[in-house]
Amino acid sequence: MEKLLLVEDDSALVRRLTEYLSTEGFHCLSAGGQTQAVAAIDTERPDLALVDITLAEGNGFAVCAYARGKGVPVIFLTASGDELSTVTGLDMGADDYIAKPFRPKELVSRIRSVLRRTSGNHGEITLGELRVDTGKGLVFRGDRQIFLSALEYRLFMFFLNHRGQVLTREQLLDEIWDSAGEYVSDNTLTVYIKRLREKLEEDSQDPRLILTVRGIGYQLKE
Amino acid sequence: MEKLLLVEDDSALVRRLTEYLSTEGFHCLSAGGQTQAVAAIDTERPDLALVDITLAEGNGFAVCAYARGKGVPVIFLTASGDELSTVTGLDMGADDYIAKPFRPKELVSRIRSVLRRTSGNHGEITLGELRVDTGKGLVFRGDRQIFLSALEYRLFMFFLNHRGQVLTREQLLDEIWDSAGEYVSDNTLTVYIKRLREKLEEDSQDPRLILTVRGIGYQLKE
DNA sequence: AACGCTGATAACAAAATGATAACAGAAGGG
DNA sequence: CCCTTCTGTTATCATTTTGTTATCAGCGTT
Repeated sequence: MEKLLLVEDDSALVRRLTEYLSTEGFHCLSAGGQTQAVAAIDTERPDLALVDITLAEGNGFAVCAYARGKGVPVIFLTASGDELSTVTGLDMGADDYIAKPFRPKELVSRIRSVLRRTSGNHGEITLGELRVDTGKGLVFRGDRQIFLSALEYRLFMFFLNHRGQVLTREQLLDEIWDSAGEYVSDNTLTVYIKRLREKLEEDSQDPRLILTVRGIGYQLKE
Repeated sequence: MEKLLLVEDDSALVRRLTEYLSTEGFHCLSAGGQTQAVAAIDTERPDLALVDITLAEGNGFAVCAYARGKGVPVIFLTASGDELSTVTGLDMGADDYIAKPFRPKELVSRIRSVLRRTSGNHGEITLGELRVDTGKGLVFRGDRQIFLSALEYRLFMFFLNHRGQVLTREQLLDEIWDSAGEYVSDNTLTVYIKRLREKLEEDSQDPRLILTVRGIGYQLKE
């Protein structure tokens, strides 16, 4: 499980983020100021730091520089309209930034994106005879590579990050297709499930991996 | 059925939203100002509050803070371009926000998403040899999974949330079937009870789990 | 014991849901 | 520009769920 460090002094926000991010499968630490943040980067070696630039104690940029020095990727949290900060933030080497207010879903998507980009060969998930190299974005069955399209991969990753959980069709549509507020046909999901099954299942007629939960959605077998 | 509180002083909008949201299976209350809103949060305990920040009477942020204090999640309705408000809104602990004008479908999607996130009874209930993972939405007896249909699951969850309580047939029919104001035959409940017993009971002929309380209704044994 | 009431059961019809195949436009590479 | 792949749609089909009806069984009362 990826370890995130929240560098943020608004404790209410920290609490909510921690809660939400843990449901998304992350492990969260927090630091309220620069001193704590630096200590946490050293001792905890997080996979990613989320840094609020408007820290009361210390300076977000300094934290960012330190984290980068230690090879920890950074996403900046900025107050919206605070353009100077975002520019400087990216110049400082932040891997991404997100303006408040952000939708939690969007934050998660950015986090995953940065982790994918930076974590190199970090993770490898095995599921039966399937093997997923989350760093490189490759999927294998045995030693034969399986080629998934971008959306197929995204959908499959969402299942992987929620193994065992019954995911509603709505939730999946939201997650994979509703990023831009565009709505796609309900059947699109059905079709993608079929395509995934055809590529991933032993026998797509008799799915053992992605199970249908009628009236609700689908579930990736653990 | 989830109870939503609309805190909005544009009565035409309230009317349209109420109408639309009820077709989507929500129950709507409304409050035109801060005073009403606070009262409604106390007395009605809604599952979610939709708060317009540009209230004439009172202040949307105050309502939000109060709601959060009572554990009621909040979605902000903001006039578009009203950036300052949205920033402060999320800092205040709103769970999401949506800018006017919004598409009703998008609103519903946000509502569902927040409800999913917050109502996360990510717990596990054990009842004799039955085990229910309410987070994942799965039911097991021993280590064998039991597959319930959507309505069967809903009915069972209602029993679980009211363990030991004698529930009248009327109450159950209301809760599970009367979401759209459609009435179903009285016997429908009886049939569903039978189906649940067949799937959940050791011996459905001799129910130990879901007991019949003759003349009144049913009761889930604790 | 006979009746009436309530709930149980079985069998059935209808509606909803998901699976599938075939297709068309979009995007991208050469 | 052509070709391929990706993406999303429509139409059709199969299955399961859902709700009804009809009949049956048990209990309490008279």
